Amino acid sequence: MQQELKENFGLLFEKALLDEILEVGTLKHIPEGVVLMDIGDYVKAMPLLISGAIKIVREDEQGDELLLYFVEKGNTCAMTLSCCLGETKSEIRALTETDTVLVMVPIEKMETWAANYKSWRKFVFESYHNRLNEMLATIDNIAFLKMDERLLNLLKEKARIAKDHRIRTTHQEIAFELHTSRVVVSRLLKKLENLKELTLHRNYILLKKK
Amino acid sequence: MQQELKENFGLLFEKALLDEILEVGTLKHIPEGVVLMDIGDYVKAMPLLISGAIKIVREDEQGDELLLYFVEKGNTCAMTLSCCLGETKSEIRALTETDTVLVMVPIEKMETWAANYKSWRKFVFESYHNRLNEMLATIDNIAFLKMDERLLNLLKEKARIAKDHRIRTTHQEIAFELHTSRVVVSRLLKKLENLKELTLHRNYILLKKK
DNA sequence: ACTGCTCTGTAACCAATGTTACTGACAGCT
DNA sequence: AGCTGTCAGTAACATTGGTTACAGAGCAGT
Repeated sequence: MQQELKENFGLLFEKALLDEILEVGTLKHIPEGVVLMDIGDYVKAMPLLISGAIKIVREDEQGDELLLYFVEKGNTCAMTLSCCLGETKSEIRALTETDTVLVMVPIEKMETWAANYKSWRKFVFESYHNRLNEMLATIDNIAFLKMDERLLNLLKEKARIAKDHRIRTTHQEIAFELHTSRVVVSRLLKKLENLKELTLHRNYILLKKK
Repeated sequence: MQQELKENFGLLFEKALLDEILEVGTLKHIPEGVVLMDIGDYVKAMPLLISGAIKIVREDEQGDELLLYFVEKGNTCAMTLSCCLGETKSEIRALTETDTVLVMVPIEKMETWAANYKSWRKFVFESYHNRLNEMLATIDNIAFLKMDERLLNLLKEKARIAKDHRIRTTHQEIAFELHTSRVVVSRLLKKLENLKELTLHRNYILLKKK
């Protein structure tokens, strides 16, 4: 665990803090598609991402879904932070988008670390900053872009995160993430294929590099 | 200023911190419709709201607008916070929705206060928490609701904030805030009037109490 | 009263997205 | 090969929201 922590958080945290994290943190390997936290859950630990990506999803009362953003290595989920500190229920669902390695830190430490380590405060504030900006980007996408642009953005993001232009997914999954219907996704994907942005296959989409 | 601070932040902050705020903060009265911060600005001071409300607005490259949320008394703008700490440019515009009283605090103090005062840390974290939740609510509105529901929600929010069922605004203004066109707003308002949710007048809308 | 400005109402039309329904393609299994 | 379930393609249609264009209402200034 020491190795992984140092590589990803060594530049962020001072030595003493890294030691404390090593002491109380637990390293976990989690496969793709596992729900780490669901809506209504109380949060007891905070994840520090070593590798992989976590997908953060919102759901309304009717069960309609919407992808908010992805969390990547060197980051943490500020929503979780937020829930920890407020001791409120989670408003969102977090699940692994790819295979993921992370260190879980019990939330009791958060307040003492915030008091004692400047680097921890910086990290927490930066996480919030990043998350707010991700939320802004999400709002921009939903409010200002048409569905075909949102679709293309999502595919590019997925390719970047998985480091693979071959995106393994179904039209239905994408439809959930964009909060639209499968038929609409199929229609727009076909349009994008005609525009030579990608090629369609069963269970995967091949994004053109450009 | 002491009076105002105590009333709105007295329960939040410990005595020593209140004293420090009194020392470096400046009290300001600002009329409705003033831009406090614009997109691209660097932020040098943080506002603590005593009374009134601030409207936070997003704009894309084409100049299309969208209302994000309102900040009310006892709160601060976490976006501003976020910008202060990151020393990045503002991504949003903040303007007074009503006449507003606030205390401006220079950002240099933020880091020392975060180190020395538990109540300040709590306040900052709670602000972030609130802002993230506002953003979530905004996303819910945009993503899951139809325009007529968004319109009605906006009107209710405006009435609540101004403490007045008589909402002084034009259809064009509402159109900007919801990122739609004036014609659409007029159309939907007329529909809501027929449904007895409100009555329409020149330069104001009277929302039914219920 | 006349002028000019802003705000609102409305019609007619268009574009984007959502819905329903049906079809065939493909993969896994026996 | 034949069966079954999932996935993708497509048509036809409905709804929502966006656009253009124009007319009239209200208000202020002269």
